[in-house]
Amino acid sequence: MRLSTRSRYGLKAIVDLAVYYGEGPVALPVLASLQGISESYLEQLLRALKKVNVVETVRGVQGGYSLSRDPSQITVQEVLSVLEGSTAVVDCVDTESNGCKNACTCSARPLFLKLQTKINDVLSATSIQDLADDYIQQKRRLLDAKGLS
Amino acid sequence: MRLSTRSRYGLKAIVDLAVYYGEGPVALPVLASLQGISESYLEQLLRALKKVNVVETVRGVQGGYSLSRDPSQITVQEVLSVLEGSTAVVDCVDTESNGCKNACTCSARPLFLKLQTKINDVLSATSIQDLADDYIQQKRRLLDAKGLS
DNA sequence: ACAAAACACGACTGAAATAGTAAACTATTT
DNA sequence: AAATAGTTTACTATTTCAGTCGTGTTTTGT
Repeated sequence: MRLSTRSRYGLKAIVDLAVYYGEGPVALPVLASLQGISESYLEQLLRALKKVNVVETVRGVQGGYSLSRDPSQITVQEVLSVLEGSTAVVDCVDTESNGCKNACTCSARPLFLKLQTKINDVLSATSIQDLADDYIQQKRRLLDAKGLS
Repeated sequence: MRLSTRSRYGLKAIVDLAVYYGEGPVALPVLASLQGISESYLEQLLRALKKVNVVETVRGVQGGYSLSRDPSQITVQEVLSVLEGSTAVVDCVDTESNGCKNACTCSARPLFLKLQTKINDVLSATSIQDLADDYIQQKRRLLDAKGLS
């Protein structure tokens, strides 16, 4: 049930990009240092997200990564599916794949279906914009608190 | 996000035990053959579930495994926590452990918290009895359908 | 008493996934 | 041309997963 670090780093990088959305590309070293991970590793994750058109890149000086679409048009579901391979808790409820032949006699399937539905609800109802908004607000609160003390 | 086979086999074995609840212990070879897995492997899973008092055992001839409590008093959450180690999607929202020091500045945390809440809702609201009931009903439907044809 | 049934425990293994690095590219701008 | 920055492939170490094996110990039927 655990989410890989791939997913965590990748998702957070996408939120970082959302914060700078509209201000031109952000260079890999900048993104990597925001999270304290190696450039090579993060690059690997962003590459996967580029393939499915979540991010786009500009090469050369002043180049970098940026979101391909408005952050409100990118769901967490989309990002995690790519990084995680699939967001299914068990293969037999994976809408992408072909299910399981014992499906109709599996005593746990009803549970898995319900669980998967709830998970997909959250993941597809949450956009990158949502996360970025929360994030910006939270940082503001922290700054305010510091200003008052 | 994937559930281990440990969890799937273990959970299904517990549902099997629920079906026989009140009729004395069920021997390991019987349980193992119900799912087509090795006795050694299933024994390992049941051992973990015995430690936390989900199943109890009787040794010797005519011995076997049975649920320690009424199936309505055992939640899926309880079973999966043991088999999976934890049902947390990320360490930082694991109620058992001590969280993450970057919690207040993590852009993905609000999402993880919401997701975890929904997952725990499902897992702790579902009892083994619920699964067993569905399972028995489903088998009945299959038999009826056969009878009519 | 003793053999058979049945659970108990720990060690072990092979394969796969995860996490991450390194190096040698190619493209773009100045 | 030089510097910047993304691209690609290959590689490796570690951990997790799935599963087996062997050797116990307990109980019961005869």
